Amino acid sequence: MARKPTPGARERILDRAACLFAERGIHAVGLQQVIDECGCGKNLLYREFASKDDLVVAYLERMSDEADADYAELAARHEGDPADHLVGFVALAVERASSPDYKGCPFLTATAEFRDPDHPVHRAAVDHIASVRRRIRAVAKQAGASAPADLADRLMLLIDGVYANTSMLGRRGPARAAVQLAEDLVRHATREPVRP
Amino acid sequence: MARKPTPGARERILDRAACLFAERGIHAVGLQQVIDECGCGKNLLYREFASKDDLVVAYLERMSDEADADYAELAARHEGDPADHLVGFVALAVERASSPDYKGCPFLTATAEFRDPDHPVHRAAVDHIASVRRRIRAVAKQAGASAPADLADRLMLLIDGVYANTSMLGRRGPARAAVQLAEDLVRHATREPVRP
DNA sequence: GTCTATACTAGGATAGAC
DNA sequence: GTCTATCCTAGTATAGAC
Repeated sequence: MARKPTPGARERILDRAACLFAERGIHAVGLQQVIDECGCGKNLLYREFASKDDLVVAYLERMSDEADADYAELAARHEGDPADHLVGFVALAVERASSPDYKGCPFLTATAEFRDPDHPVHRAAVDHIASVRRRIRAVAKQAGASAPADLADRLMLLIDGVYANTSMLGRRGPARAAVQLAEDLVRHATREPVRP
Repeated sequence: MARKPTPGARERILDRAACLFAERGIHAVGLQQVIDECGCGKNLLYREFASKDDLVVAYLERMSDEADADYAELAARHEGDPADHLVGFVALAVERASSPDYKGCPFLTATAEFRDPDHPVHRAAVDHIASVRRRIRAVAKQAGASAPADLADRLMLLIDGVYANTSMLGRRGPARAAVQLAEDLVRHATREPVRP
């Protein structure tokens, strides 16, 4: 195992690549652009990432890690209040999609760009979304919902609806109705007010 | 007045292109593939469509027309029953997304592939989605919902959530909960207003 | 005249060699 | 880092069949 020449190289490349992929789309970004913008040599990029697919998968894994960190913080903020926690999942989606530089959910756009379900990029995206579903379902159980799996799936549809629709109609579109709907759904399923 | 050379040429090209775009994604399909698969000359394609962008916009317009035909049929089937009509919008989305050859909502994937809001392809997709929103809103008014615009937006989120999530987790995923949720939302909104 | 088919330009892609 | 190889792209122009 050769020691890494510049320890931060991989992260530096990934930083730039992530920005470009998120902003312009994966297929629209060439590796040459990544190389140009991060000022590294082609050699370095190909030593860290065997192929573009590898780089894209690493990008999605980073996005997944960042999202997981958000979810961990959300869980800490709503500890002991699973009903509010559930609404928080939807509020977080709205918040992300309302960012001025929001260009679509990375996992959603990745599956749109890589449609083959067996492609590693497609699978990386699906894996993350499946993990989010499990996460919400666990909280729905904690909340004592009458049908926790159903409640979780309802919220999941809502979240993906926010991401998808905001890309088209903006944050002033249907997404504005999301948090109120989430509150209604959670209250209805847990039979207790979200906010006393 | 010269009669049209081959009246079906444009449609024949569009047929093949639509299949390819829907199946593999727009950026992943080259015009050479379209030409090869429909057995036409390059000349003919460029006579009917000035550029690839033109072809893609025509593809989205066709998808929009087909969707509108579905909506017209839906309206006819639920004439005089706007509440059922509203649920039907969501059921139609689930039905489309459950098709074995579903590869993502054409409008959603188009905005994912063309992120520039000013690009004609992006705009064609947004135009269609905006028209669907207006359509649902009109029916929500007919149904006498207490807050028709809100109800329409809730259903819209649900529909886009179905399209987006089914691309990732399949028809056995959260999308299975969509129709029941739509029924709950419509029933809740068309009753006497519960909120004080 | 209308079509298919092919040659060609100019550029960008991934990838690898040095 | 630069340079090369190979491939694919959009788009144009030309050749020839019917």
